[in-house]
Amino acid sequence: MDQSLNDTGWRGSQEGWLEAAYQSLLESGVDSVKILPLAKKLNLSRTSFYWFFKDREELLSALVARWREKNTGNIVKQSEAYAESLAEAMLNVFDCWLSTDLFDARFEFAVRSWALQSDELLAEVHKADQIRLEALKRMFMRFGVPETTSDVRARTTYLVQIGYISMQSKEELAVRMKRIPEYIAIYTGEVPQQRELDRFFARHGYRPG
Amino acid sequence: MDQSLNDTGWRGSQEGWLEAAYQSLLESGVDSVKILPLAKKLNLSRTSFYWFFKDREELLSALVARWREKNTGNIVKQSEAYAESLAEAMLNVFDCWLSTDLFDARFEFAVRSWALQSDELLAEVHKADQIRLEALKRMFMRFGVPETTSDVRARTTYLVQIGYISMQSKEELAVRMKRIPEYIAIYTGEVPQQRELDRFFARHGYRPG
DNA sequence: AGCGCAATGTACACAGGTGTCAATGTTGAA
DNA sequence: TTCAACATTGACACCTGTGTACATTGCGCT
Repeated sequence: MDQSLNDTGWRGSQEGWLEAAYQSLLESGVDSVKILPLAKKLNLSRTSFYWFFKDREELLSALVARWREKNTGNIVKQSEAYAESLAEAMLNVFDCWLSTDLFDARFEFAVRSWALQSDELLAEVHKADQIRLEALKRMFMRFGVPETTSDVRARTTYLVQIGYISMQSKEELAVRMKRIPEYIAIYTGEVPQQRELDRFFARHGYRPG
Repeated sequence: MDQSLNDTGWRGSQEGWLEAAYQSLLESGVDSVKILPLAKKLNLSRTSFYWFFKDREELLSALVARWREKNTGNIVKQSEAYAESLAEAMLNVFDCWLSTDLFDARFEFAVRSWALQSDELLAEVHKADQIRLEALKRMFMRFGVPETTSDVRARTTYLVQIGYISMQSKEELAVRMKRIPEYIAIYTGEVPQQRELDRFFARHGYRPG
């Protein structure tokens, strides 16, 4: 295993355990985030965990914090980014769905599944949904779409993505890119300009054809 | 507790354990489906479980079978139902999202979350998604929508619903009903007739206003 | 009444998880 | 070189869950 996080000379670290927990969460859900298995993966004694975290609860909280910071900021940011047309604005939002840096879909799904067994977390997830939906709605309204329509279109945009995440399907970039213009047309009611699409494709290292 | 499933005179039964497992799955995910807690809920000795099921695995398989039978049939059926317009056809599909008899959303979400920790189940879920998406696509094409557009619109329709399920939000029927006409407009590109909406509302015991 | 079997219960062995403790190793700085 | 902070470990006590072997209860039938 690599020791990249290791500038202290020690084998373990708070970050190390957290990263391992994150991996395990994404692969098999919260209930797989257990100290004993993580210790095995890290080649550490189980008990050394307790030097960095009070208990398992604290590790799980750190995981939630990580999710909150990563995913609930960027959608808002992208929906507020500068754009000349609604279609272009929509493409800015689509950046999230295509870049793991902006939005971690697997993480998102794992947290939502986790929320099934924790009312506290469920409340957090609901808050996140609300914030994101409101940001998207504002985006539509900025371009003169009436309120009710903005609301439903924001929902459509967001829910399709959450749905896509929940399908856990792994598709080729090309397959997904081909559908983009149609999606934009459905969500915004306007067809994107070719130069807008080209700019979008280029951002994501995709060459049509 | 009620003994409604009890025509044998005995307290337990295959159905009883399965029902308890189902409840537990919906409320807190697979990992909460454990024999000991279920026994407590049923006021039965833990070990009497093994009279009805070989082991825990068998119980979980029964749960999956239940899901398959309930959810993956009705979407197809509704998307193939008779309709005079695309909007009406779409409303037929919407019946699923509003009637627990046709589509069990909480069950669906619980199974999808479960699929995170089981590749075997994930494959089943993917197959279900494919079947449902194809049925919806055929519906669009039946009304003359071109293939690519049909594909994306089918996805939009389906994914919004899966997304909605994943949000686990509990909204008033009235709130949801208000959005229906807008959704139909987005998905189909055509505005539903008032009489079509009225028929739909009536089916679901909803009176606008 | 009593036999048989469906249904339940008790006792045991075991696996894997948690968290505490006291003991030990490792490192950089005084 | 010694000290203290940082990091790791094994042993212990405990809890929750699984599955098996065997005993026991209670219903239905003759």
